Amino acid sequence: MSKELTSRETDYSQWYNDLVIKGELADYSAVRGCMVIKPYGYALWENMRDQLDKMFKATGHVNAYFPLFVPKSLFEAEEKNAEGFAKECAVVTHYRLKNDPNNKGKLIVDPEAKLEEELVIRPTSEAIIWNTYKGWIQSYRDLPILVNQWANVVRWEMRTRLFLRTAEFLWQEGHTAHATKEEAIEETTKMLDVYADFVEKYMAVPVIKGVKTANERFAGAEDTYCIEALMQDGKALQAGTSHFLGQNFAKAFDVQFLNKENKQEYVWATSWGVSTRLIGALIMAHSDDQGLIMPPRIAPLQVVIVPIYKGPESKPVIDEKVAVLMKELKQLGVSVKYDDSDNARPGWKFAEYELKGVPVRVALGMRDIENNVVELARRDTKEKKSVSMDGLAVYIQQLLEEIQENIFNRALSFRNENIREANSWDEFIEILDTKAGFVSAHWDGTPETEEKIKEQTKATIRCIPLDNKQEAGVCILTGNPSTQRVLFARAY
RNA sequence: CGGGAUGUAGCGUAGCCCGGUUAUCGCGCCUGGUUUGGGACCAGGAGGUCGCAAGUUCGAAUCUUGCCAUCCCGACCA
Repeated sequence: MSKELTSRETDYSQWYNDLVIKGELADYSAVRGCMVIKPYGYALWENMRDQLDKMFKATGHVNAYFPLFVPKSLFEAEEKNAEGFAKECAVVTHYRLKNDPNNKGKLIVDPEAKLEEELVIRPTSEAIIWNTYKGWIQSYRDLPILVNQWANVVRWEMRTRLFLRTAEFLWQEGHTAHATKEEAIEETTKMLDVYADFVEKYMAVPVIKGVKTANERFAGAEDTYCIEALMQDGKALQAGTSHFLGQNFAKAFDVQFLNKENKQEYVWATSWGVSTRLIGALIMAHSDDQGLIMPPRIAPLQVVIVPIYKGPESKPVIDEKVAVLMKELKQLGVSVKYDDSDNARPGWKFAEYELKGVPVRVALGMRDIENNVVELARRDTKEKKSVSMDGLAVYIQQLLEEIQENIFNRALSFRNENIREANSWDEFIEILDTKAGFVSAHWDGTPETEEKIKEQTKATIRCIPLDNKQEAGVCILTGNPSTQRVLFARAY
């Protein structure tokens, strides 16, 4: 396979596609808009999933599973939610195929097998879950319900991109039910914090926590909180959302509970999710023209060892040294692969593992063994150096942490350098067109102004940062008074 | 979904306008050998419903229509 990558400068979109496909994370499939997640990409997702799952459980959540299909009557119950998703729903109308009498060997949908009620393939699961919760909740003693599910969902997108927007994708969706508004809001922000912690500490991608404007809010939510990340091309990417749903779903599905005072009240809800889209964020935040750069804490493979041998007699000597190192690394919980395959030479392997973003590469040959060293190469800086074999496993373990920190700091500097204040419309346009990134600017707070800015510049309000300072100013478009700046960007 | 482009072996491609024996080349793959410190070399070999389907024709990779997929631009995107 040709492994040449398009450079970021030449064609950023193509660079991204090349990384996904040549890095063997995923591939196109026979199904429109749907991708095959390959073993290397899936291993990455598993690591992300496992860590998030631990964090959800540590905050008191449990996992469950709800059906893929949602009867249309349930789907339409919460009007805003239904309306928001209606345009992108796949719908099951029949339950049987039959042989085509006019075309031997072919099948047709059996017209006699039409469903009484269509089944919507979940684009999100609020409807089926709240219909279920109705049966679970009678009293305040049944609350809170803190349930998460790992699932696939389908959204029939017009235009898809590997990981960033696919018709089917994997995600988790937490759906919680609470006795009070305060508790539900606390849950919403708590899970936003969990997401931010995960994305920053494990994926090494810095994020801005904020709240969405009404225009950008989840259909059916009272408030949508989000974490926003910045990609290397200066476009923003929504990396996760946590919604305060108020009593909208409780009212739509008539979920009430008896409080301590023996009065019926509607339940307060939240939902929150992150998806395989995070993999797109990971790729675009860290990778370079040589390929992927995996953050060590979630890398499918942390260390690869490449032997360099001359003649058949040196190989067993190298094998022996490698076996010791591998054992020590595994004891420290470091994932490691010894690539002693004979069908590629060292140079080819170096390039291949750089493409795949393996954080640390160890190379050793007889020359090293004589000197009791190995050649250690780190993917993030491409720095190579000779390191003593004594205490090597511990050294590598520490190096992995250093790499993790380094790529986070690198992404953080980039992000911080690309948040700029605009105090006039001209300034705003100029930053968007010449520098991209986040633009911090005053906005008069109306959906109409937000919409006009979007029409004219394609920039949207990514969020109102949670820690936003209040300051008097004037809206960059209308000149009307404003109390705070909001973050604009062009986004994925 | 609208406009544009593309689809030939695992990957990248020539041939298509102007229909005509056995579909071109490179990489990769297989076998043997020599090699191995940044994408090795020699020799031999395998691999193709020319995206899918229909049509025109004595004859289609080549012409026509429909469909599918991918890319770019737009619309859409909680």
